[in-house]
Amino acid sequence: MDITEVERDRLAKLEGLKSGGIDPYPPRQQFRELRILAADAVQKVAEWQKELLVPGDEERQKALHQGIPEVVAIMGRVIVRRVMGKASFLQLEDVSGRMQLYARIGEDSLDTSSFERFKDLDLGDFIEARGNLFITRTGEPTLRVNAWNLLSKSISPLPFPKEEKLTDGSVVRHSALADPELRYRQRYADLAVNPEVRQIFVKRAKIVKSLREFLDTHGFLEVETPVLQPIYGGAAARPFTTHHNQLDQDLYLRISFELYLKRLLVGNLERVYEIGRDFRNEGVSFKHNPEFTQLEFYMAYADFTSIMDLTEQMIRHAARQVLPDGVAHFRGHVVDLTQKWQRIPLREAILEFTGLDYTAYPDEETLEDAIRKRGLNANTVRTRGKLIDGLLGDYVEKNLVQPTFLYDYPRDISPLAKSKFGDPSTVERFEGFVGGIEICNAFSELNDPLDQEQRFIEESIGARMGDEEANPLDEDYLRAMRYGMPPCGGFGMGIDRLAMIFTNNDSIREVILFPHLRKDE
RNA sequence: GGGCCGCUAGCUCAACUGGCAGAGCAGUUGACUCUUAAUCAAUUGGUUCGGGGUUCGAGUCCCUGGCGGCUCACCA
Repeated sequence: MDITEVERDRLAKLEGLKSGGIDPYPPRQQFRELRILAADAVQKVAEWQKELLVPGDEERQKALHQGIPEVVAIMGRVIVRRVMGKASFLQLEDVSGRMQLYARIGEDSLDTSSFERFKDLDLGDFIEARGNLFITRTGEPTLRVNAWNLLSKSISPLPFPKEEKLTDGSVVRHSALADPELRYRQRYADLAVNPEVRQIFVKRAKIVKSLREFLDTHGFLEVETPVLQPIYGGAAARPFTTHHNQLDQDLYLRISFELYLKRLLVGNLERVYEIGRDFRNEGVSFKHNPEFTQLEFYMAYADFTSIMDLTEQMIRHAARQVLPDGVAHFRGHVVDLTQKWQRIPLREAILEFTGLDYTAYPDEETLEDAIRKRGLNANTVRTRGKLIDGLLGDYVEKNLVQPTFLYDYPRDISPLAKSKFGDPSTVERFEGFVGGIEICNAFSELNDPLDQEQRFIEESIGARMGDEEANPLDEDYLRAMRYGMPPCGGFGMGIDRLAMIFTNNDSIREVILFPHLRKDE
């Protein structure tokens, strides 16, 4: 591993500390009992300042400058250094926020040797500092340090930005770590120096928590089903393959949870959900990562319309938990997630944005012909359903900014959904769109084992015709269906995409901690 | 996979039609007892992504490889 000059200097400094009897990575903190979070300290100072009535400016100034007598400790990472001759300022960051430290040579602060070591700290070091809180002349809440310890020495320099506060209160960051490749490959450094990146993942965790909370209170049981599957299915996607050595068995990483979760409904678990990772061996893009987080739930005695209602409630719940006012700002749009969702039949949506009514073209050939005649893009893998899906993706999706459900989908791209009564080419299915991207997919689940078998057979014909995404026939799943599955609605949602919308990020990589990148050589 | 753009100091970026590789920040040294992009003075730091070529001379032009970003196709 190459070592930079800075690293060489820091390693030398480390040796110096050790030979001076200081452990640069001590096992314990001395001030643990006194610890308060930076944000709480700031709060404390603000309250104390408010309580301090105004007996006279001079006295008040003196009291402010002296500070709160109570002794507290702050632990965190050094992110700003402003070192002077006999007085110095550092800024410490912990999980809650930031706190300025002030130290000087003097009875109320540090002795000379402790102060010299304080000045010698580097950006990135972790320390604990004990003292009392006060307000500087410039009004900054500050801890006056009267004792401190190194907690962890930083060897490699982190690229901390400089932050400039403008007169209007906004903050300009100079020389921030911005190269996306570096940020993703060294996410730890990205997180360390870019607090707004940490906030994305705090928000993401809140989203997941709120969804879980919603489902738990609605009688759903959280379950875990196999990631390694002998037969994959439940979505139109190519799988990753792997191998079990001892059993000498080829296995697939799951592309969805669907077939296993529905087996559980056969087993009388009426409401189940799973939040976990799916793996799809497809292209990587701003909205696709090879592994992504999915929520699926299945609910007995429900159909796709009840799932629409529930989806609306669930997203509204998440929005209210995570976003102020439940309003998302995404790609310059203002999206109110507390409002009622629009519900439009797929046919009408495509008609509106392309002028083409696909119900007038009952088969693949006539539909493709009609699409080409209008100068629209025709999907390259041609089945009637895929052509329709293509129109949706190319012309409709980006226009669905406010929360919208499209419903009634073609049967041949929905092999696990129940047919619409009296319309064999259509199934009871909907997809949800927010901010111009699809976020969820749901249907009345097909529970007719004979129909299901027929669909699998159609799929396997598709597979033989070269459709690499066609699902293989799952005998065990059919056996489960033959025992009887209650009528139910099922739902799947990409958590990453929801996180994109909630955090106003255009790229899925921004909301995945360690997104997939090409190998680094 | 295709197209376009990019890769220069630890970080953010300059370097004209090919002509001495630079700045700010970080680092180092010194000054400074309330600073906040602290300031002031001095200073270190480079395989210009790798390999090959053209040329008196290449960060710059050509070929080739790597990685990234955007985009198109496929997909959630």
